[in-house]
Amino acid sequence: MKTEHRSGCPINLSLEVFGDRWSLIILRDMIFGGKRHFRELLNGSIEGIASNILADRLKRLMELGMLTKADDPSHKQKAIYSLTEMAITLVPIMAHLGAWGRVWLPVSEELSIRAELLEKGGPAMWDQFMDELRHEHLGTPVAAPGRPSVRATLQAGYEAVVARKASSAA
Amino acid sequence: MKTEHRSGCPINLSLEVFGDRWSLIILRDMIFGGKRHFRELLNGSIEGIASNILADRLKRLMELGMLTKADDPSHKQKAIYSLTEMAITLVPIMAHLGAWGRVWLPVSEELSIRAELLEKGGPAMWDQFMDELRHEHLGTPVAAPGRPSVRATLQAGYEAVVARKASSAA
DNA sequence: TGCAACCGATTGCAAAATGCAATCAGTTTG
DNA sequence: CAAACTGATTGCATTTTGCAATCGGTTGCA
Repeated sequence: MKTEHRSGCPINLSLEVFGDRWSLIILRDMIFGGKRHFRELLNGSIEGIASNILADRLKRLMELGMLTKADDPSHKQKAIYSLTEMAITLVPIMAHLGAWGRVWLPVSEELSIRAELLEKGGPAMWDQFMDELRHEHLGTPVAAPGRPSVRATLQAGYEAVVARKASSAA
Repeated sequence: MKTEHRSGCPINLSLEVFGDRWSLIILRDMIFGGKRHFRELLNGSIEGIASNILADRLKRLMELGMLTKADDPSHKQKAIYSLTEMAITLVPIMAHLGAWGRVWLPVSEELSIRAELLEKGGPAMWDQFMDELRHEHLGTPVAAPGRPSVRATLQAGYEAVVARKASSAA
């Protein structure tokens, strides 16, 4: 584990963790896309990450304590990557980042609907989402079962936009 | 202006803007340190940015619409860099980033006291800070004059920590 | 008037990171 | 038994970064 830091400033240290073009993309796909396996992340990435970079970043994120890796009982070669609490608490940052990007950058409608819903849901929705992620990745019990999951809500919003755009194009 | 993007996802586009090791550091020094000149950013940076990287990032941030540049009337060669509204609205993201870093990373006490105060101040303090930045960089009138400025409050907190550590070391 | 300090950069160069395609050995499926 | 799939690894060209030296011009001071 590298302990050489440019400074002890929290913003600087945060940048040393995910101040690159891929780390947050991988975490985004795990958090919002529910991706857990190498191939899912590799082939599912709309930005087209290369396999060597993905391998390097997964390793790095594990060393940093953001991810853990476990064997998949269904396949001797398969590895399941899990978010740690450290990574799960990035949800509010992701939400703010998405909200900021939606205002200032040329986002596409179908890829920003999730950010819009997450922004409108506010901290209550973020907390529920983090709770679901803890259940999914850390095995903790769900606090309030029965509600539709945040990921499913976001996904439904995405699919509604895609369907609307497909029908209006036809 | 480059218009080639990896995807229209808001998080991805945000990363394309400041997903590197220096852009947010420069903006941090302008926002929290009040730096406006090249040399201030170059020599004041605790992380030690190189002059060619600083020049490159300032240019890039201007092309992206995060900064503007103006002549300093006091010196024919001097340039004043100003934050745009796009950059000023990063304040909540900076606050969250600082809060996250304080929890999970080996921050130093004197460099994280600002993040702590900003976190405790909450959205009300962030709004006041953004208002002050708009006044400082965009020339808008201050909404509620007379209050101690957020930057001064954060700076006072920093200096109190430094003074306390100096006296306890003696 | 001369000269040092300062202004925002620029240049050259080595090292590191990135991007891409091909490939690996083992596992599972059909 | 072959094809598809598993998490990677390798080689290589390109790009980015980091560092030190330097640039031409401006300013303040003796």
